Amino acid sequence: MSMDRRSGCPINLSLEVFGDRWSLIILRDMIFGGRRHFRELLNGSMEGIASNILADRLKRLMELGMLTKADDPSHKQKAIYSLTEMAITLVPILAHLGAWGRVWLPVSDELSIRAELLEKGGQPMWDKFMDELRHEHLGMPLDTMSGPSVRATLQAAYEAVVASKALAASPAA
Amino acid sequence: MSMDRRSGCPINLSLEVFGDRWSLIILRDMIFGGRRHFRELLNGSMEGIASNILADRLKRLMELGMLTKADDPSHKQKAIYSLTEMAITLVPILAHLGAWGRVWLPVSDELSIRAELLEKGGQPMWDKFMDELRHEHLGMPLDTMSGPSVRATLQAAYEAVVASKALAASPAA
DNA sequence: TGCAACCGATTGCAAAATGCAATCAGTTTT
DNA sequence: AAAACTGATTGCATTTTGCAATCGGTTGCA
Repeated sequence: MSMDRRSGCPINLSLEVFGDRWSLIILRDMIFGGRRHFRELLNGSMEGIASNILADRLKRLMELGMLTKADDPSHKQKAIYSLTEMAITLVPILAHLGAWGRVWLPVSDELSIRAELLEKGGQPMWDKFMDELRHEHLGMPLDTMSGPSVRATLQAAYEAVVASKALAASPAA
Repeated sequence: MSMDRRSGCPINLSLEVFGDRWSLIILRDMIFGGRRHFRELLNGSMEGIASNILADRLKRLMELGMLTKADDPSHKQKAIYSLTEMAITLVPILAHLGAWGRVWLPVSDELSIRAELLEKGGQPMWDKFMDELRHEHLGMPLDTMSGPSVRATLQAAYEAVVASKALAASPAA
């Protein structure tokens, strides 16, 4: 995880930021899962990241300017991690990545519904989502509070799929 | 580089395909550099990939369905690697990735001009490029042959920047 | 016919990254 | 006072990476 400045190519440099197995997973959980604390990221990740790897990647993402860390006023040893503008502008890339994966890879229904909605919503939905993230993480004012947040919308859709699958599995209930 | 099926999340699965330092570099060189042979990829990569890593990644990308390999009729031991549709549809992602890198990372002028043009060209340019790649790699007919190829356009722009930089460095010439 | 250059790899080896479990000191809750 | 939780750190075995040398076969040229 050293890998510094192999070339000035934009794609290569981007790869040097999140060309590993975990960095983008952490950012995904912060962006779509709303996680802000170490333990939330550690226990919340579906893929089961190890605590030493998580600590290393958080440190690295901070050094790269993708995250900042602040004390949680409510708990003397709790740290709150925030996304920077640099990380927030990854939303369109994550949307495209999700859309591509949905087409070509063996995604599960309940986990791909978010990607599907995000793809259908297109740039307007991404803009709204980024605006909400700027509010949450950077303290910027919310331009227009129109309806439920994008994250809540995605989460509701996810839970609806989970519920319908549970129903299909035990129709008697 | 084993990493199988940590979760059915589209972003995670995408990461399992090219969440490493080299896979996307190889695809970049095939897509934008037009490289089709082992040696071209080995010597052409600016980042200096090692031959064992290249062999491993080519094999892996084939297993994943991103590449195919065929004999070169002109040379009994030459292999021609081709992109599959799955790989060709990465073009919009690479375009977004390049655009993001250009904004946030210390890219070099000559290497970011391609990303800039690709960003400005938008979806129409990406569609044209993908059409050309389907022609090159999958033998599909070219819909409309309108002007120079996207790759040639990008390459010309790159060379123009290199030339102007050389001129600026030695104005007397 | 000889021979150098080139073809897609493979091998051996050291260094680095990863994954896992146990543990840490301090804080909060019970 | 005890238990649970906070963000980590440590030690250690395994895996992956990066590098250099090399492989057997093919081709082009003298």
